[in-house]
Amino acid sequence: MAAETATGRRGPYRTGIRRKEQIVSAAIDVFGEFGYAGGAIRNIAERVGVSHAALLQHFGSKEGLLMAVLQEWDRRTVENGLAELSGLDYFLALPDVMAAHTTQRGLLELFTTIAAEASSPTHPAHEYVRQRYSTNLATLAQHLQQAAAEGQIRAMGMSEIETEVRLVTAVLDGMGLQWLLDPRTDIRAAVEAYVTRSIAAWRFHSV
Amino acid sequence: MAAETATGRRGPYRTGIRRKEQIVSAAIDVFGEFGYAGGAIRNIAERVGVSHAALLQHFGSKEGLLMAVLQEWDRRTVENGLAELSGLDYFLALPDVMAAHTTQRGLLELFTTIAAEASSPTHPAHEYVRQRYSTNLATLAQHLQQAAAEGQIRAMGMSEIETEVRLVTAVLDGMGLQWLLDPRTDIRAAVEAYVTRSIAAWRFHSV
DNA sequence: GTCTATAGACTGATAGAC
DNA sequence: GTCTATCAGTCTATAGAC
Repeated sequence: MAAETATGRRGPYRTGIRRKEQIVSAAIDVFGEFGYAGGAIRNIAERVGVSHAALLQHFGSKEGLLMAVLQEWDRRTVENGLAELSGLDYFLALPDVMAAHTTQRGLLELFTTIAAEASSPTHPAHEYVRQRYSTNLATLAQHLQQAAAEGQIRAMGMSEIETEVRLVTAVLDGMGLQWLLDPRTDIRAAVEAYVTRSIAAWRFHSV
Repeated sequence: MAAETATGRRGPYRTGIRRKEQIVSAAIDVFGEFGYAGGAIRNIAERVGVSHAALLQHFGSKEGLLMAVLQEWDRRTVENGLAELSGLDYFLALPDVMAAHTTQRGLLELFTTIAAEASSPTHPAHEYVRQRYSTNLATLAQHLQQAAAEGQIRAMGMSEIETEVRLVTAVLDGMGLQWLLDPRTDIRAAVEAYVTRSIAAWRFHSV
């Protein structure tokens, strides 16, 4: 690591950034396992091999670290490949995306734990999670409307679209939790069955 | 309350039981809002108006209180009226049951928060939650098989039944979370749409 | 059955040396 | 940038009085 600092002017920054990434990565695991309230900064720090004071120097406070973790969550969400898809293709990719999550248990634990914990209005991540769900549902609705505009499925009313995107979201969240509780769960098969049946219903008949 | 103790020999017990019920009820709210790790015994105690030492005298430890809360969760689950239903009627009642949950936000918060928190194998309620999901899924599977035996729906293979009951569970859990995050969410409509479509799929065609 | 007092460990955060 | 040392607060749990 000291060698990197010798590679150029930006070397010192690079080690600092690297360290912060390590800390955020460890924080994902700890917050995922114990929740935000139950996760200790000292625990995170010692996993990376630094003192908790050094950690706080980077992020200012525990809540600052949480925000950094949430941003990393956003960043990795963009990386899952869904951004390039639209219309029905978006929904058809969901089983693969969900199956991919099983290779990163820590991140899925973070999703599930923080989302549930933040359902309380007093939680520091409450507004963030609300916003995230709101935009997520809007994105799904947009893809559904696009699929209808392209004639892939029938046209739907606003309230029906909301029901559909909320159900898809519920299935993804709920199946993720069941996989965490029992990793033998075949969430890929379940999500695939759900998506297939939903699209069939969107094509031909109402409800 | 002192009057109750004068009503008979069992008076003293009655006040003790009453107190324990009050504590468990407060614990549901606190564990629901802050999680088990984040919820403080002192907070629970002062809501009931007793010292935290008195609380621990009743339940032995914080974990003992958690177990009492989980038992109460079981007890209230039995009371929701689903126990008397079987076959397809069981699934048809789910929208009403879910709508009823919105009148008891504390309990729904507890479900959601504890289940997510307990997905970590180190959580004291991990085995309990695993067991609960396991028996819950088995019950749903049983009702599905009975519906098939009575000719209400077509026969299904074992893996298809597992997929179906896991999806129903995921929808209930996921919609509950969305309602907690945004109470304007019409979970009744969503669950009803899901159940209706599922039963239609179970009747006529596979997948 | 409930209280006060307290032990003992852990929490997040800060100060100052290097 | 990282450390040690430390603070003030909170946590669960226990001891003993009433």
